[in-house]
Amino acid sequence: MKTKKEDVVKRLPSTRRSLPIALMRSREKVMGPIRDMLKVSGITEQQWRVLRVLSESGAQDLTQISVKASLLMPSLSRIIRKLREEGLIVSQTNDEDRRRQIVRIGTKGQKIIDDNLPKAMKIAEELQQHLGLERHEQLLDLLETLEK
Amino acid sequence: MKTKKEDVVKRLPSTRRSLPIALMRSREKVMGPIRDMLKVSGITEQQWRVLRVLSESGAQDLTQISVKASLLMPSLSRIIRKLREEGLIVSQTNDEDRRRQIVRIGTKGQKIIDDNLPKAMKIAEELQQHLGLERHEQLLDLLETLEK
DNA sequence: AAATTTTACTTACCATGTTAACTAAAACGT
DNA sequence: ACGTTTTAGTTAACATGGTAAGTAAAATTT
Repeated sequence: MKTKKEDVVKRLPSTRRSLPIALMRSREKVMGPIRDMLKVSGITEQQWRVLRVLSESGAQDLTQISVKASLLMPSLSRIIRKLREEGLIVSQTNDEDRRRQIVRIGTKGQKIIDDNLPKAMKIAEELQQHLGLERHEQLLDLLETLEK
Repeated sequence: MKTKKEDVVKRLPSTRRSLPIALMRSREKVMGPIRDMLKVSGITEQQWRVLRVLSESGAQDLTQISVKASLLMPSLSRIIRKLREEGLIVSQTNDEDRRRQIVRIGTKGQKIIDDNLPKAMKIAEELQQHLGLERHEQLLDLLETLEK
């Protein structure tokens, strides 16, 4: 017998009550429908986030995008290259600071936003209804607490 | 002027109140200390999860591990190969069903668990205290609701 | 102004996430 | 038994996550 009951004083929470794992599983569940939606347009969840940031906040540099879209610079750097190759965005180096690359969304990229925004909103609403408005807010508040 | 106030009827939640993004950010925050801990032992968060499952639930096949560790089979397949190469686990094909591969943790793998378990527990406890027991439970409950 | 430090990326490397296709063995149907 | 379907796992291909190192330009120091 490897572990006697008397020996077991403390344990890590079982995976079902482990916060890191719970967060991961929840995120997968929540992202499922969104990924399905985006698959039709041939872009990934992260590329969608970048396009959304550009569409909502206008032209900006990579550092600003990385903060708003929660992407690390190395990932973002690749994503931007890909989106530019696909013709969804346009970028130009800033004249005042030639290290900076100012990116803006292109017509083709905006079309993807326009095509998917209604469905994305519907998915977000359904999720909110599934939880109920109150619990939805509560959940967001609790998650915000974790950030600090 | 691109968007007039009158035109804006509905919007996607801002990233700060977007559940998918909030879940992602929270997870990053929560995993930070755990990743730091594991870096010393030279294993990843996912490898740690696999070792934990094997340590807690004993020898089992890949399908069982994938459920408990929340890993997709292709990822798990690679992870198992790596762990076997590193000598942290041992595996043998099942005699009754030769498709199945039964994996168990090795001495070296168990040592990593033993070395890190106290610190992992401490991290989990601190996280729980940061939120407060009640809110911690509440958060887990809300996340569980999302699963269904 | 020249040297140093900081900033804004970029590249490289390795591991995982995700979907799809593939293999081999077991289970099923007739 | 034989063909079909299902199951368990692997492999492939592409994208991202994450850490570290590299590069070029701007800001600071001396």
